[in-house]
Amino acid sequence: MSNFHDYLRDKALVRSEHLEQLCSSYLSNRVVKKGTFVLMKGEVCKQTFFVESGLLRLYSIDSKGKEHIIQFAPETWFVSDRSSIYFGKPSEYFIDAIEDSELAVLDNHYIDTAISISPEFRTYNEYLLQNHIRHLHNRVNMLIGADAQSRYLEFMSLYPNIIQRVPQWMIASYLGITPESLSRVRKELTENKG
Amino acid sequence: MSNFHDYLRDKALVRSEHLEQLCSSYLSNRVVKKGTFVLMKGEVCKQTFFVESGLLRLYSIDSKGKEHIIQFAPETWFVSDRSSIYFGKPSEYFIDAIEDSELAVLDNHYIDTAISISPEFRTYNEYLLQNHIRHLHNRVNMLIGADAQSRYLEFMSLYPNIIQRVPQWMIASYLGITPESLSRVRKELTENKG
DNA sequence: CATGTACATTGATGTATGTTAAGAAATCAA
DNA sequence: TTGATTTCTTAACATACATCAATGTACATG
Repeated sequence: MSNFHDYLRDKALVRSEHLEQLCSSYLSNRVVKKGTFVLMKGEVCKQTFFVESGLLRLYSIDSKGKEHIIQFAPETWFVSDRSSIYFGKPSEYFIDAIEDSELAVLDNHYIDTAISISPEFRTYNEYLLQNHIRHLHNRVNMLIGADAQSRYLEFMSLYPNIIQRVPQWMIASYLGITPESLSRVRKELTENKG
Repeated sequence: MSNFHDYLRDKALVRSEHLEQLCSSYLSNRVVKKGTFVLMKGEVCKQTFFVESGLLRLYSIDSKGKEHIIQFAPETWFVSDRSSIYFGKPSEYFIDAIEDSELAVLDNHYIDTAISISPEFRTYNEYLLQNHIRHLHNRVNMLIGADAQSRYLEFMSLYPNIIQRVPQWMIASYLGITPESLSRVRKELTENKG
């Protein structure tokens, strides 16, 4: 359980006086049960979610009805559809809760004012953007080149904590393979190790 | 041939008086022959390249020695390794010229001062970032779900002009398939159309 | 012009991954 | 506890794509 304000203070180094100014109506809290959608395809995304506790996922559904998980968002992660927010276009994605979760909900206006009030917030926001890009680059690089096994190994080393919290078929979906294939990969790995 | 300053004025709406201030030593021009590298793996990327004419590519080489093209950059496009620039880490990527090209070379310092001098530049830079993210999202979505043929069709509709300028094996590399597969996909498409 | 180099095509064959289907194991609800 | 879902595993089979190899084609360069 990670309080949003504490996080901004400790990680983003936002000063207390600024935080107090930021207690606006554009910031709210929300408790959601597992399975709750906070964004659906076709909606224009107007909020960014900070996960205080629990776990969300961002995913798309293709023409054949298959889910493709783009991102997991555990505690202290932000999740939203930046493109939809920025360009004001209907989202291609869904965001829902994989676990019961507590969220801080940031309206766009909140972020704008926070940026103008706090230089530290601005810096941190920039960091998040750049980090997002770095992450997506890695993702592209992995999807374009690596086979099932290396994808799984990379995922394990990057997100060891997530593995234990989500069903395997979701990890498979994130990796761009079928649950059956993932099962085989895992079998191979244990055989060659034990 | 698209002059960098003209581009900033017309597209980014940067005011002339600001542009004049920006004629600093942190901005230079460079003419490169086909095949010239402007970034190599292991280097820390310190520059952003604006393509005035010609065509660059950004790509990685995997453990088996295979190239994977991440991005093409034709006229009026920017290309760099943002993560390397921002985090100051050695790049995983190469950038080289596919055609003889004319570049505007922006040092990081240039961008910083431009942002502080010109609000329009700041806005445009933000737009470029967001656009980059949108582009990468599409890319992930495509790589994770679509088969060879749909990837090719999507590429054609997004970048019809690039298709005619680069060898097919590079397009295959961008799509994450082999040149042979791409050739077969193209054959199928012409057979089913004609 | 001749010759080489890069690129594209095509076919034969191999392989990783998908598909389908069934049953085992785990989780959840009553 | 019991039954009902959901998830995971396993196997047989299908398939898209990769690999390997040969040939064809274009365009460079001497």
